[in-house]
Amino acid sequence: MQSRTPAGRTGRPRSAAADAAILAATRQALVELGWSRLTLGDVATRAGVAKTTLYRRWAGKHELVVDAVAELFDELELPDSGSLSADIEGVVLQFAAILARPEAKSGLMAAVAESTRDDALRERVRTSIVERQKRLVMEGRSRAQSRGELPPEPDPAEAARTADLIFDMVAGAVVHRTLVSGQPADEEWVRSFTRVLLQGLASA
Amino acid sequence: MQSRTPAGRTGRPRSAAADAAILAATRQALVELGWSRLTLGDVATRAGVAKTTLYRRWAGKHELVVDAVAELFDELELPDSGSLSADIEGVVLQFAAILARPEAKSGLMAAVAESTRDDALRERVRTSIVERQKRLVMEGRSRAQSRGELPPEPDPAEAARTADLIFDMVAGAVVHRTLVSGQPADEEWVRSFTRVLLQGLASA
Amino acid sequence: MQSRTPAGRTGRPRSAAADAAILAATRQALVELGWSRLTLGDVATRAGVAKTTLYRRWAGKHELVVDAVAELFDELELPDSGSLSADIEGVVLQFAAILARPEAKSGLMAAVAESTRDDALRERVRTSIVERQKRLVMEGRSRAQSRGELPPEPDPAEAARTADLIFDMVAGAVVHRTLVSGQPADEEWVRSFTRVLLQGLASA
Amino acid sequence: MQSRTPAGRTGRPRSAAADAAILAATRQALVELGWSRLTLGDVATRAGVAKTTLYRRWAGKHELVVDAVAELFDELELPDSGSLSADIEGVVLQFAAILARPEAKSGLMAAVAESTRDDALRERVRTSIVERQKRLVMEGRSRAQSRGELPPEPDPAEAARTADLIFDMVAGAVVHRTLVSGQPADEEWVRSFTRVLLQGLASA
DNA sequence: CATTAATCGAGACGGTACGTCAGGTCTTCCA
DNA sequence: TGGAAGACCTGACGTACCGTCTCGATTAATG
Repeated sequence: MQSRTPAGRTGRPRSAAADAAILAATRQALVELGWSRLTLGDVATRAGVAKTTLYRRWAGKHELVVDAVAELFDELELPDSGSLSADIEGVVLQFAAILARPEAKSGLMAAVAESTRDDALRERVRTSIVERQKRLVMEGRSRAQSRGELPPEPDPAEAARTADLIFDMVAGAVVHRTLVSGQPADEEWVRSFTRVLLQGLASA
Repeated sequence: MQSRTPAGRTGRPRSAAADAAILAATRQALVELGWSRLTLGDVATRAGVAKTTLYRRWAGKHELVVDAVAELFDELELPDSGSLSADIEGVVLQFAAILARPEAKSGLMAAVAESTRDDALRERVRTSIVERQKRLVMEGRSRAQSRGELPPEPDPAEAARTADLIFDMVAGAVVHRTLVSGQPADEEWVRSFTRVLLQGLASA
Repeated sequence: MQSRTPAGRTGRPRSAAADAAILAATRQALVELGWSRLTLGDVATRAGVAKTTLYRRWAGKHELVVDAVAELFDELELPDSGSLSADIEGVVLQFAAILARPEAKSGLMAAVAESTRDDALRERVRTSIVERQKRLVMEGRSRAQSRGELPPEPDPAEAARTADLIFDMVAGAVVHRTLVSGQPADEEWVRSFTRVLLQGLASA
Repeated sequence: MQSRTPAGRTGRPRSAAADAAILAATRQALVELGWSRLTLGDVATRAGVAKTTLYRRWAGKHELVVDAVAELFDELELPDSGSLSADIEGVVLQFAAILARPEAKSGLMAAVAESTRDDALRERVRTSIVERQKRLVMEGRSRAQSRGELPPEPDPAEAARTADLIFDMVAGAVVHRTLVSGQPADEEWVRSFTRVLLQGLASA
């Protein structure tokens, strides 16, 4: 997001409704067209807004799509199911459900692809999506620790590194399963994945 | 790849050298420009080839890039280091090294993004890259089983499912670490990752 | 010509300067390259205009060239030299001078060639060039009639037919002499032509 | 093309047949497509000939079309109708009939257009078509002179100039009427034209 | 309540790349 | 050894989308 009348206070203020309409139109266009066929002119038309209005708020296609997709992940919630493995299975299933939606799939990967060349975009992806959802790992781990399922972390730096690792393993596995292997991350798969994650390969 | 004079035997045959030149030029352009700024006209020029020659062999940018990138992964080899964890660390480091190369990064993710909408492209990604490298998992597991580090698989279907799971976990984690989190998959990270993969989260 | 914001009054209006620049660039390109080597991309570049601007106003090469060439003929004027034969000689010489210019020659014939297959184009040629210059025949005849050099026309329909015939004979002869026979329509030729036209073959 | 020549020994047994087939295919393509949409590849296909064969015999599209069209005019004949005006009317009607055929129209004018920039092509048009048909003027005039309808020419140079003038006037008028004005050169028009040509404008 | 200044929809603009097509040239194999 | 088949390079085509720029017309907040 990047509206809010910048500094000066005079003049007509930006329409708040336009932001929402544009993001919704972007998601709709992602569903119907996918990333590569989505055009900003079309998004503007769908949102009932002029292209100018769109460009006044977002720098380009990638930024807009990241914002439109990021909102989808905010509905993720860590269920309190009483055990670590059930917690993980629950959140992974939610994550998989979001990734299965067409408006998330292609937009997200395209943004990641472009972010390999565009530092500002990578930062935007990180702060809008990755860091924001890392909360789930932190919370799940602290619950598991208070339940005694996981040992406490003595070193905070080490704790952060481990959280990053877990996030990369969880998110990476689901994304790869869904988008690259093209298989559904269904309950059976999620159970197998969680078992390996918690108990290691030897358990498989 | 898709050259080789298809069926008829008449007429001038397709230049074998052109294929190689085009794929090399594609990788070079990926390094210099990244996916989004790469144009087929520019690739053709770099390869010393007419645009029409390029279009005669590949249907579009995505197909071309998948083929150009797929070749990179063929250099992966499973080291025989004597232990499963060392084998995994070795191959993951190799995989990370390839993914760190600019010609692999953005091209691969862009193809994955597009493949969410294009079944033929997803199939191409799967057969050219995913299935082809799954050999590493199969071979590593069978070695570990003969060493007694992993139990034998009684059910072949289950064995295949597990191989898929492992591949998704390994490839997914490295890709996510490298491209989404934007952090290097260095030796330290690979050691931590391998430990969790083999022994589970509780060991972390 | 076909600019002027059509009906709606919103949006940025079309640049009036662009029209003039494009037509001038077209004539310049005709001089330097001739019809067959003239490209719309080159014309756009010369005019300092994007190709899309050009295509927004003209449907294609033929239409553009007809408009560019038509302007040349607007400078034709019927001299009032006191006698019908002198009037004819004067205007035919002017016509020949225009046709001798390289920007008129090849463009005009190419448009005529294409117009044999394209009714809209033929209509454009007729209204932009032929009908517009037929005024010279009408005016010249009426002057000659008031001088008593030609009998008055009793029937208006017959008068129109005769005007058409005269125009075809004059324009056709000059065009054929200049472009097909490849000889200059100089003063001597114009005198001979005018004598035959006025007095018939027997006088030659 | 499938000519006999059993034990192909000498030069080019198919050559003659190929020439005719190519020219016929060219005319057929002109009828169906017109000049601008006619392609040499298509002509070769229609003629059952390889593009190579075609280019071995003609330098390009213009040359080929000139030759294909020139043949059409060879069927022109000067009728011996007993009077100059009837002779003229007869041959002009024949000429108009040829020009009305679609394979003549656009091909001829396109060649003329290009010949304004290409001296070799102009020469080819002149020798293949213009000079070849000028025979009709010479013969018609000499007949009229022997009938006493036209005075004899004392000066041969002047005679040649006059023949050129007449040819330009006749051919030019018919071409202009047919192609530019887009009106048929029918019997009525031909009568009017012939009267003006023979007796001058004042007679109209 | 008038002024002011930034907003809005609309759409033309300069660019750049697209994917296609035709013109001619060349290579290969066959008869 | 000529010819068909067809790949090749070149260069223009007409289109699409990008992101910018004018327009005239709205809107609040300010004065």
